[in-house]
Amino acid sequence: MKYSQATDYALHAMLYLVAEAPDKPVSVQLLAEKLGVSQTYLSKMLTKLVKAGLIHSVSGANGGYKLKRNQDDISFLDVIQAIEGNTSLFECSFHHDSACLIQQVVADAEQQMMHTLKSKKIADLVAHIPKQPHDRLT
Amino acid sequence: MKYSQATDYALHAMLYLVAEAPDKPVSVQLLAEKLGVSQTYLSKMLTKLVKAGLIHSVSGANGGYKLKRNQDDISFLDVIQAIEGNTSLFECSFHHDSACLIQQVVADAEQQMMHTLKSKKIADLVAHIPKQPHDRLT
DNA sequence: TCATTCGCAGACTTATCGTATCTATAATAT
DNA sequence: ATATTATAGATACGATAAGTCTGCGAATGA
Repeated sequence: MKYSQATDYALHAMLYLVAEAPDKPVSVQLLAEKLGVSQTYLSKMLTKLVKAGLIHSVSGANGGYKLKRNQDDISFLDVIQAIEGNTSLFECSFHHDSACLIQQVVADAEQQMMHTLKSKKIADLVAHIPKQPHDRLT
Repeated sequence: MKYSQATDYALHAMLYLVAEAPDKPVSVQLLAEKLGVSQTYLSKMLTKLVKAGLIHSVSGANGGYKLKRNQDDISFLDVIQAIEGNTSLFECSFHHDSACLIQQVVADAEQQMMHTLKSKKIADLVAHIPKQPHDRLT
């Protein structure tokens, strides 16, 4: 049981965008090059991030992806759920007459993790990183 | 991203064993019947629980599975890790010079969930359940 | 207006893993 | 001995992850 590699890509891509926070949109090509992954696959993740409303896309020449304005407060949970979906970690497959006690326990524990991931922002990682060498991020 | 159904089976099987806590071992046949799943598949989960040291198996006629003595304090985490393994929820696939900051955040959040799942015991669910109608558990 | 650059969507392939079954073997009670 | 039971291994199937390829549409710049 593991988060997909796609989530890994998405988180690192977001970190790059937040740390860089450029005026000009960043193309998939550049982003994929920085991360060392394929463009076509990475673009799928980025499209999901767009649909989740985390970033903004610009078509055409000199296009690419930009952060949505005033949104340095994108949380880890936002990115993870954008990629993984927001389904529960555990779902009881049995037919109970009332709610499944086991599921309640696991769901409660998961809720705590989600709370932490929600309070932690991507931008929090940028704070104590010097502005110049962005390569350290990838 | 979800816990496997096998974990679901294992948790419910453990709950049955803890709630019942019989002198005689419980066979896979009975257990599978109670849960409404296949014997052969369920036996794989139980074997994992044995290897994890959570329960005890008795071969031969009238054999089956029993709780290990004085172990009502089996936690949810014990069962989950016995089935899912103890690998981390998230592992960064990039080559950083130092540790991955992203991974640290996610690992920290996961750690909180694990802490909760460790403190919560299967037996906790049995406390406020009447002894007779065990079928309510499945 | 035209070509280039870009994101977007869908079809498609491949690999991996979860789910499940079957069979044979070893252990134990009667 | 024989029946009963757990255990291990091989195998099969399906779903999901991982990744590629292609064509379409939107925007830019010449």
